[in-house]
Amino acid sequence: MTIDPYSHTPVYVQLADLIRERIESGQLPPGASVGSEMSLSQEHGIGRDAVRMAIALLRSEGLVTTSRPLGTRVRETPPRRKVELAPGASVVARMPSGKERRSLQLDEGVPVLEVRDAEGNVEVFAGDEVELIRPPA
Amino acid sequence: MTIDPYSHTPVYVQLADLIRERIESGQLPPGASVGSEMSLSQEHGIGRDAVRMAIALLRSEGLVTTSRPLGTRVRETPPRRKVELAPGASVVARMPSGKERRSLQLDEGVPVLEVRDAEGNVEVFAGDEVELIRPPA
DNA sequence: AATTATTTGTCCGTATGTATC
DNA sequence: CGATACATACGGACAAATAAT
Repeated sequence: MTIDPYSHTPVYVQLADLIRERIESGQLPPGASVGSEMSLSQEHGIGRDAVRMAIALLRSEGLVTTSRPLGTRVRETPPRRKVELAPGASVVARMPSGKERRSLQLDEGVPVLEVRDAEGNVEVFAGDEVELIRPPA
Repeated sequence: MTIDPYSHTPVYVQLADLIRERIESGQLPPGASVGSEMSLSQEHGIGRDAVRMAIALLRSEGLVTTSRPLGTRVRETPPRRKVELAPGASVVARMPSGKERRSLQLDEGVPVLEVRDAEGNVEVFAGDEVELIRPPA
């Protein structure tokens, strides 16, 4: 798999696709490093900007996290706890705002579940920590 | 509201916060342009890098979309249709993979809802198009 | 139908700061 | 302490896509 600078899809999207595939195939397991910006730039013959944008895209999808000076690693996802959805409740999924993300201490790329119960009370859950359940009849 | 380059919060986060506020307040309605990278750079006296990072952040939150040469515009969100959650079903929220996003024609920053019914069949919904419902008892 | 203007995509260089080993 | 690697931020330059004319 190589990157084609003449393709109509942006180079940074191509690199993100490539790395995403390696993560989803298990070739890059949770905790594994995806390589430094420098090495990725050199290995694929692309610029620093493209590498950084690719990494930022993967971060925004919740697939990786980056820290100094370890670099970018495949994100380890927490176990999900089951939450029962009450009768008359409704739920929507969306990305948190910046403030919300910081206050809930969510990683980038983690959606939230907004649950509204029959009385109109709203509760927000981290999307990677819960699994909503409607119990069997 | 101005941007303070000496603040401890990064310039690009400040700009993203500023634009986000204008979007959420309705000052920038859906479809409106948030301005080109160049103009934002000049108006706020910051570099193009910072502008690009702010825009990328807002894109990852599903607030804007960008294209050439129209630039970045406030995303128009479709109306949500109600989908009933069957008894015994469970649902998780996550970000779509790149392929998934393209095949579902989702904008960046739009999560998906993965619904598994009692028989184990899985269905994936665009997170900005549906509202899951558990009917009142 | 062809051209132009606009805007983003991508490259590169430089610099400072910060966190970790 | 020094080496590493990313985060942030500025600057310039050209290529590519497409809306507008």
